[in-house]
Amino acid sequence: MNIENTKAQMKKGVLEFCILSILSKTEHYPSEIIEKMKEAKLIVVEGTLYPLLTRLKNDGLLSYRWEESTSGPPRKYYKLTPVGEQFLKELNITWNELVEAVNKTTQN
Amino acid sequence: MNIENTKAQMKKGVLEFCILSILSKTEHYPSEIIEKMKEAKLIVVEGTLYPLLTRLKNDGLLSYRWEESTSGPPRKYYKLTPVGEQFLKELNITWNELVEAVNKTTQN
DNA sequence: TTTAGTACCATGTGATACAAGGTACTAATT
DNA sequence: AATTAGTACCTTGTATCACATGGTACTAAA
Repeated sequence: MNIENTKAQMKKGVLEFCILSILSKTEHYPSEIIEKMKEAKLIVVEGTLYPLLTRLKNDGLLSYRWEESTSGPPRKYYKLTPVGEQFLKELNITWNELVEAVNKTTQN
Repeated sequence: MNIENTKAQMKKGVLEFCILSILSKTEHYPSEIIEKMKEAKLIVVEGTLYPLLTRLKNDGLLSYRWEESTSGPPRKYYKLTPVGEQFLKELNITWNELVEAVNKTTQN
């Protein structure tokens, strides 16, 4: 039992939410998402992100388009679908409820 | 893919934290913990809680004492050990960092 | 032609919440 | 006295998901 493990578990629950949030502003390809997450102090690795994006796409929350790159292989630019937008709205509510719930247990 | 699943994932990460928080105020036996969690809108079931408490005890974060009950079988009252107190302090920091990290990705 | 950098992807493992079912004790009902 | 209801503890099997690891393929520079 170490703090890192628990930390990882906490992060696990919000990854999906954060990634959808990032993609709601504007489209991104995976490396950009990893960079954005890193800026927010949420380290994600490729082996986590790629399957997650594929899952979200298969579930109709994301779509993507290929774009050629001048500095390497083509990139997959992901963005939210209308269904994804709606899902994200609900996740926002869920997140706020969770924060409040945790506050309740940690206070009083 | 449904919202409930994602909700469950979010909750998963904070269960340990919430339970330790609840036990930091005063000792409780499992049914009381379930009740406290329910009040905070965090539904936990026995099959989740018992193994978790056992794990936390085996890791030295919790201790317990038996107490006879006049209305059924004896109860296991759990409380935090000094190590558990320290661990909880760190989890508090971790949680606050996570909330801030999520805010970063959802804003700007 | 080789090397470095970038980008996409798949497989196996570990952690953990939950569903479902089981044992055992007390108290009230029949 | 026997049965039922309520309470409390516990175990096993399953599904989900992040991560470690390793692989393929494209471009550009050495």
